[in-house]
Amino acid sequence: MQISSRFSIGVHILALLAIRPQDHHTSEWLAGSVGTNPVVIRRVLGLLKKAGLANVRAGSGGATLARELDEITLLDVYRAVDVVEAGNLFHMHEQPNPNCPVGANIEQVLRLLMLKAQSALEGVLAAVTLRELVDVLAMEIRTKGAANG
Amino acid sequence: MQISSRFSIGVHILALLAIRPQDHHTSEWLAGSVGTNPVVIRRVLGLLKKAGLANVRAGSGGATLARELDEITLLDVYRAVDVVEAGNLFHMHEQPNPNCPVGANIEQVLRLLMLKAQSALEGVLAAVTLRELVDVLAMEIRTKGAANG
DNA sequence: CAGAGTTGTAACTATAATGGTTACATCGGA
DNA sequence: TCCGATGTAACCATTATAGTTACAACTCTG
Repeated sequence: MQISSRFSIGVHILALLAIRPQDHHTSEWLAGSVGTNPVVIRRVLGLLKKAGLANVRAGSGGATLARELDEITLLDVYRAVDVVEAGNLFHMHEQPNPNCPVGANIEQVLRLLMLKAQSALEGVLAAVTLRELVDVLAMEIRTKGAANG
Repeated sequence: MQISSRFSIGVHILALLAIRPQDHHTSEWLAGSVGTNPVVIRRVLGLLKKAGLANVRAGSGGATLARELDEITLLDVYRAVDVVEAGNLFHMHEQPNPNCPVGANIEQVLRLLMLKAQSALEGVLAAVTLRELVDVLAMEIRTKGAANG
């Protein structure tokens, strides 16, 4: 089991939009950097748009950020790309026997713990803004460099 | 996407073994409380056994805890049931373009963050022992009660 | 206004994981 | 020896993922 790559793709896309705001970012172009198919990009971009994180121009093409860099956290992206149904990272088995003392009571106890674990994960994502990510990326790029793409 | 119910099933099983240590816990019996098929129980129990958390007697049947209640955390169970390949809760897209400055550098930055998020989740699970869980369960049972099963 | 380039989306595919189920060889104890 | 249990293989239906082709609709430009 793994959290879908839509998340990392979404972050990658937004980082591209942030780092070169002037460019004409078509799905074709973005697909080139992400290393996938343009349709996959359009799907993720559609989700980012629906969540109010990106603007996409139909027809002429090209995507831009819809919010300030400071106002996008990785949790926003995580939520946007529909990678986990809200509150349900863990799958609880569904028919514990209500006639068994453990079966009857374990569900609520476990659910609370699962929620706590999930919140801890989301807290880490919420603590990182796109600006911070892009700043780190920009520094990496400055030190190591890389050809254009 | 969801983390497999093998985790909640595993916890449920161990809680049953803990709460009524004297009983003869066959896969049939456990399946009754969990609300699933005996084979599903045997599969999870096999994983718990492999991880050194439970003993299972072949032939005569019956499972018991292999460790003290204090020495089993929910993280142990989580790891045992193979619900997530170690260190890979998030699926990173696989071919970022090395010729693009973002594609070339985003992987390591994102991987670090994913690892942090995952560790936060696991930290919550690691902080709860089976004893604590069973204590809470026992209290629930005492207050609310429930028929046998 | 016509055409080129792009988005949005449907449809199909291959692949994989999950959870349930049947079946059966093997084991252990009475 | 026989009964009941485990360990596993095999199969199935369901679901999600990610890639791909195809195409209608849109927007800018010449």
